[in-house]
Amino acid sequence: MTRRFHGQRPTIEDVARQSGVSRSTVSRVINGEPKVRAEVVEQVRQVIAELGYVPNQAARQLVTHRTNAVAVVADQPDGRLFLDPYFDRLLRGIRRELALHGAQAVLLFLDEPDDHARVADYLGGGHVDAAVLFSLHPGGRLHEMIGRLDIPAVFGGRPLLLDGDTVRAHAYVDGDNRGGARQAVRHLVSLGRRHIATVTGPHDQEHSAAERLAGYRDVLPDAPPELAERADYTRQGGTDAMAALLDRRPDLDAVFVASDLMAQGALEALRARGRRVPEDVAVVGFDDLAEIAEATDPPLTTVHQDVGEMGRLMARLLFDRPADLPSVVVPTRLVLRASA
Amino acid sequence: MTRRFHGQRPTIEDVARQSGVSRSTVSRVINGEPKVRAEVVEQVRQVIAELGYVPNQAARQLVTHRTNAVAVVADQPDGRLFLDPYFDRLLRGIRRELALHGAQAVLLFLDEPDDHARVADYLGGGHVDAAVLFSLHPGGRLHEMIGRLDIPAVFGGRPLLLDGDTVRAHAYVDGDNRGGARQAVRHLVSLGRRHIATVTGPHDQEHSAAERLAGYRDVLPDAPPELAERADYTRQGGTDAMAALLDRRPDLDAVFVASDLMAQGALEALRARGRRVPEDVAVVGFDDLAEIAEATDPPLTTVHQDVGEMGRLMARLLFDRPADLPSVVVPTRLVLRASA
DNA sequence: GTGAAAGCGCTAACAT
DNA sequence: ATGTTAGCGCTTTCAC
Repeated sequence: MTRRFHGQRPTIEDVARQSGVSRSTVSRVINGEPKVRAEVVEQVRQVIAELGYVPNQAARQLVTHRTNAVAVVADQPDGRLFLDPYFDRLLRGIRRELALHGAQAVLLFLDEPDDHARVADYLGGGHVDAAVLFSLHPGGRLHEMIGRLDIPAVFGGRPLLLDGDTVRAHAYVDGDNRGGARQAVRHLVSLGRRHIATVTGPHDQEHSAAERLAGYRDVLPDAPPELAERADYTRQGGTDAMAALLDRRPDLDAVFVASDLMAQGALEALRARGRRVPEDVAVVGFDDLAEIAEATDPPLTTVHQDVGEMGRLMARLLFDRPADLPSVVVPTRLVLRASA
Repeated sequence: MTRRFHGQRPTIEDVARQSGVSRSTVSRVINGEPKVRAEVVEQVRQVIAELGYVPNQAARQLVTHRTNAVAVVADQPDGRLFLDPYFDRLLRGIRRELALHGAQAVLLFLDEPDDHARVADYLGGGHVDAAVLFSLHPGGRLHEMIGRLDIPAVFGGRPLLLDGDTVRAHAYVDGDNRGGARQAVRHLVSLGRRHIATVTGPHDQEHSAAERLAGYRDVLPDAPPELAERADYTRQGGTDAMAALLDRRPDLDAVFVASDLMAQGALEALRARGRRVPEDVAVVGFDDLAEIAEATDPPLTTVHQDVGEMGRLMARLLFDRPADLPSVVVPTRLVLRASA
């Protein structure tokens, strides 16, 4: 940068001189330490206001080793993460919790190749006290990077790593994908459905998708493979997968779709084929994104995750991480609407 | 925060000792100063890598007064801004330009009341060199806040303020809303349309909406008021406004809709009334968001803004602001598709 | 081309 | 309750 950005601001020394006390006393006033005479506090505050003094964070940070800022790093190959209402809520939870601790959340993005080095420098350079990390690159560079930086970090969503050991190294917060899937499928069973299919996420790439499929299999260990169709967590993927399932098994009478977005697509495929929901085919989704689940026709019975709470937990783990419980899995519950 | 976050990291002193040179030399290597012997450079680099040394930004910042970080502050009352593909692209442009200058973009959100004080502290505390600001609160608190902090700032979108003078105080980058609207309406005129209506944004609240309406009036100064219907930049608003226009003026044969999202809604209203587009009614939108404009039926003729370029410009203004041109208006162009 | 020394603005013992 | 002192880790003259 060409310009000198910050003008000549007053320092703590200026305040001290103006108020006729020492730097230490001013520092005490600023940091709200008790042992200062009330009238001195008043006097110093006055001068601070007059001078428009603002403490230099760099100087403070140099000695305290603290910034009161926490980075939220999003490893997004494209705009996906950013446009995801799920992420929006997660971020809100994180910010809320950090605010409770007086910390500022700063969001960093990682999409171009050279972003990596810069973000690593930023994270390692002491700009922040800790980091919350979201990665859409399973086994990706983010995990590797954070391993070398020694700042406290927690992952949003269980990191799916090739190296099994490394998983342990990082704390994470995730929803109970497997348990939630079980709830969903058990519900369909309890409804008396006999041929329960599933539209899965990319279970070879995403941990959540693998777990949701595992939950389905937990309940239906004998379900034939042709009742499962893999999609990619997109709406169109849901439509295509549902169509494929109907082709293969016209007799199916229920489907567990591993995300609300895909379920929305699946409903379209069902309508296109003239199947009534839930009369002919019962549908259960996953995520409980209000924008989707309440807006579909019929409204979606789906597995709810308290995403805001997950965000809050991530932030909390940064502050007091229980020694023996580095990661947390948040429970889910089934929300009954009209689709099943 | 309870824990000491940063462990004992190597300092420049450690690197110096290990490599048998002075701190100064190490500093020179780090900062890529030319006057260091190549073999020394090599040697020092080696040690830095071994030790995993990362410069302490606080210390550096204390002397250089620079952070190489720029804040992007989004004043979003709810999730709106965050979920906006427009904003996504803007942010990309900003990040790209900042990266060119070796600066890191950090995104801050402002939605809860107490966020304000914390963000102000963050911005004023020297964590960043400058700030790019987006506000959905016209005349809002963000403008006021930034006025007191003396860091360079540029606004995304012309700030709409009650106090006319304050507008001058802040640089901004905006699209040529008025000019773009003129292009759109002139195109409809050139098509031979006689009764050209317009669906406007909330022109009493948003500068862009007011300008787009002004552009319409520039071309059609004599258009009767009943040919203009105000909406709120939402899709549903576009549908309702279009319906209202058709009720009032069944003879309209063209409409300039002040955003693609509203135009999408308008197309639905037209279809519902059995009007063919463009045969019966020609439609022109504004923004050229590919997700929308290319996906509608028929695809939308619309006013294109180079949003990425706008983002890049904002960042650039931070670095070298021309003394006499504090703000920039980016030209638009009409993209012809099938709707007009 | 490289080193020595000063100092950025602040906090944190340690005195008093 | 307040002042003195010593750094925090880095860049930057200024010598050599």
